[in-house]
Amino acid sequence: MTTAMAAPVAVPCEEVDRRITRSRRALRNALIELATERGMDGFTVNDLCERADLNRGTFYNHFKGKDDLALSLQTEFMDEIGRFRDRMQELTLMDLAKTTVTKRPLPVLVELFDYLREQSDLLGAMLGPAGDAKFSQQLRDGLCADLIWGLLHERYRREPTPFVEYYIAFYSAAYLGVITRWLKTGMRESSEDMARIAMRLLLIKPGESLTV
Amino acid sequence: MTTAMAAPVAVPCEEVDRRITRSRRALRNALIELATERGMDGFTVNDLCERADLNRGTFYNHFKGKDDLALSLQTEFMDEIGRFRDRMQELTLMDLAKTTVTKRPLPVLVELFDYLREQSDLLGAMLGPAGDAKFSQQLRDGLCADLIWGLLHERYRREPTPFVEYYIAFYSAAYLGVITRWLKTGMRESSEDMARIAMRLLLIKPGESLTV
DNA sequence: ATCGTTATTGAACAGAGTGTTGATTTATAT
DNA sequence: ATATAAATCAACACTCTGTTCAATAACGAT
Repeated sequence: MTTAMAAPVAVPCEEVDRRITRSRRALRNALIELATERGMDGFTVNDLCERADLNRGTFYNHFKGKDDLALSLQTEFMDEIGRFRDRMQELTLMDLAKTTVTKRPLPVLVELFDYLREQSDLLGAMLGPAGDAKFSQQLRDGLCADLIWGLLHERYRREPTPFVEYYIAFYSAAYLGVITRWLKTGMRESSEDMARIAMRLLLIKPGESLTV
Repeated sequence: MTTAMAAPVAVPCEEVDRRITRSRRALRNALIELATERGMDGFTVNDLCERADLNRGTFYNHFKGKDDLALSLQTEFMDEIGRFRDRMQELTLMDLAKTTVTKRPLPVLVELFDYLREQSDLLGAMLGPAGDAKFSQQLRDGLCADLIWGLLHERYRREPTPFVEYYIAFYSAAYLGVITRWLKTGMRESSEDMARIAMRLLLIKPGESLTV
């Protein structure tokens, strides 16, 4: 397999053609709009192309179908989320201790909520009642669960008991629920507030005082 | 509107015709099977009727479409769940205190997990990755959330702060996550064990010992 | 066992959505 | 300016939908 490189003068590398990026952006926006309005099952490829103002053939040039487009947007998002996950797993106990001293929320958490806000149109469509159950689970298992694992004592990480597994399931679902609620109520709280709330929910115990 | 009752000898009241119940049961089973195998979007009304071994016209005699059938099964389930919710909201602090003394889990919680196991075929189909996001939220808000509200001090129930709202979202999503995981891993734990785990998750705080 | 009722069947139908094709036009990068 | 490639348009066979109808079968009640 001697694939002789065609040796272009300037390596394109990124997608060069503006038409492609324009079509994809239009389709992205149309999908999010329609999914928000009618749910993922409430519209057809025809509707999608009409909203995006482009030909149906163009759509099929890029994606295999509606779900393929949705999946594309989701993985794009999840890749970015992966960076946050990696950063959080590198957190030391020092970093955590620092937050209780300085009373400032974890910077990486604040940035995470900033990013979630930035992507709130996509998330609102996918996490909503008529959204994509698969995506919710991806986010739960690919972000929240990993974070909780990182907080566990190494002893439990190496030999998880049945209860530890439920413990993980409990907290990862819980944080996805918090994020979902924040998005659904219009993101009234600032990213800093949400980071603080997230920290506090980790340490609270029912019955304790809940005053803000 | 003087509706003269036709005065049948034995009031049918319940659905009399066996054909109806048979068709509905066949459709119920077929839906659950196919939804489990391929997800809610992975099959057509044709597939459904073929699996249920009845005519497509028969299906449309009973339901408006695939989603209508699913909704019917869901509300049937949620009605039953409502009874558990009511019973749990009547729990007194005495009942809770008793469990810590006798080391026995709350009977109503055990019965709840029994019922969930009984309905695990439906739940597995609806709560799975390719399930129905709407149903997940119904269960979260219609069971878990109400339970957590019941545990709150009345002070917070009457004037919920923003944090309290997130607190509710946190714990209700958490318990739905636990239930989902239990179902997905084949319900290895007994209902008693699950009731105990549920109680314990309410009282635990990260960092504490997690030994079973 | 018979009878009136009614659910089910099978076939057919129009309508909508899908996914693909080919020729044509248009926009793009160089 | 030109070669390249994306977008367009029309058409296609196909599947699924939701409804109709007459005919059949199963049902509950007498």
